[in-house]
Amino acid sequence: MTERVEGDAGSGQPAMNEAETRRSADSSERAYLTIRKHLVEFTLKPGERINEVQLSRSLGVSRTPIREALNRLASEGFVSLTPNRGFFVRSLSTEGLLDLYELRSIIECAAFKLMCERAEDREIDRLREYWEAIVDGYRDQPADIILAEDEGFHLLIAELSGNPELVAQLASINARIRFIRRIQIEHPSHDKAQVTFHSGIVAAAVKRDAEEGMKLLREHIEMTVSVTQQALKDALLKVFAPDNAADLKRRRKVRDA
Amino acid sequence: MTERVEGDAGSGQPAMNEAETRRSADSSERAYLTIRKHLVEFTLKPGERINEVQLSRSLGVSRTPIREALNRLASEGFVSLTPNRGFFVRSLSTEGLLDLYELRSIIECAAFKLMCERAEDREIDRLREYWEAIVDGYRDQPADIILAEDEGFHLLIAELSGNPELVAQLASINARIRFIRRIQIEHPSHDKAQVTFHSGIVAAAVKRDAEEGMKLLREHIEMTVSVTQQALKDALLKVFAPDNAADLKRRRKVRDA
DNA sequence: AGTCAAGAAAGTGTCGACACTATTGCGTTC
DNA sequence: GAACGCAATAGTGTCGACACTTTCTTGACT
Repeated sequence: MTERVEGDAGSGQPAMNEAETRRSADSSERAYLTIRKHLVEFTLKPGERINEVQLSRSLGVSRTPIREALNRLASEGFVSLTPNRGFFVRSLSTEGLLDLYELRSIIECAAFKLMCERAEDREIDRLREYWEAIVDGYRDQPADIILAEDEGFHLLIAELSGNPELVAQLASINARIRFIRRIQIEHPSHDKAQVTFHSGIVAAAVKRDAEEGMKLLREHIEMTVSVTQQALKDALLKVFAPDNAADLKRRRKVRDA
Repeated sequence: MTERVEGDAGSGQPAMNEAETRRSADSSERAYLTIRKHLVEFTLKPGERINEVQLSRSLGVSRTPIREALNRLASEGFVSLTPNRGFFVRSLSTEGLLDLYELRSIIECAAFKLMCERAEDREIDRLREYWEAIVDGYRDQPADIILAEDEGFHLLIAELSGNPELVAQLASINARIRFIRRIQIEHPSHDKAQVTFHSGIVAAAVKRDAEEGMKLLREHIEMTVSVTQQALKDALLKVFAPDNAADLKRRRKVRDA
């Protein structure tokens, strides 16, 4: 996917359409990805009303694909829709985030248990191999890579549970908390124990010790949460610069309409 | 994800799902409800390609709201979208159904446990009262009412867990299996032990006995699954009348594109 | 000065049209 | 007679337009 990141979330020049020739790939899909990116990077700020016309101009497409993308994002919980007033960026409040992490913990623990009960030995091997392939230099990668590798690890567990619904759920949750996880990884307090943790999970999987694995997962996620909360506060503070704190307050009334 | 037990079934429902987007009765919303109805009633058959023009004519609206509805249904797993080919009715295969029930079991057990840990005494009372209010004549109601009351009961547990994400998840799962649950309730083998089961759950909740409650839930759902599988087979047989069995086979290739 | 109303402006919800892609049906070739 | 292409048809993806709703602006009235 081509990454026109240009954060010019505002007004200004409508994107000129030199490429009026061919509409190769789904505009909807591109719109979806771009908007989601804006959301997770806070270019579109929590509580903010989303202006379809503005967005469509800045992406160089009509409002139709924009709306399709926004509807999708609404189903996934990124934005909310109030009739005749439009889409709003849903702010992941601190509690909201906690709830999501709790759900994630539930899904992951269940997946791990099912994997222990059902997976073939050679499938467990795949998990071990996956981890062994990335463990070297794991912590030296850029944040995005670490994140992707970590998500892949956990998704693989979900896959090995044999239940595609669990995979889908986890993927959806991941998409919603990815932004904060990235912030967290870059945050000075980033957990140095990741490697130990993953190795522990693999060991538990090999032993098929569901209890041990679930305990590790729960502890790990719990710890992540507490670390993350501070990171989130810092990030929000940065997004809503101090001088428009009043503005933030006003917006709060609107959020989650 | 926007969930509503439509028909509001007269049962003074607990406010469900506060974290969710509310939509008015615009044509998008009506289209969404109507199409979903077609889906759960097999008027639109599993594997079938959905013709937007035809649908828009039959609903008397343009394709735009139809597409919005279909996109939503795609996010919720009812239909799938293949670029440039359109939307297809996703067939809930027998295994697919099993996976969904498994997910439901996971969510419900987790919700029950959290409720035991966190809910106020008076909230547990709400659960007891809810059940006491409907227990008389529970089994004499029409299938739709039983279904709505049962869903309300379980959603209330999710609510009392204090985690809105769990409520949303459960609501979404309910929507997807509602059709089969209705069939199952009407099926001759319909479980007579429902009343005992619900009473048991309430008792466990009052005692805050998470283990007991989870055991009941798991057993109950497991039993439901086995009963349901036969009901599903019967239903599918009825939908795809014997004479176009070949047709069914052909469609299978397309399903879950 | 402050409040309220009417009109202007901005923005959403839906429509019909059109371009492009997939599918179907038909005639041609081997 | 079957495989192959080619034209015709059907269907999706996107667009620009317009009606209706919400929000902002302005100016009269108390």
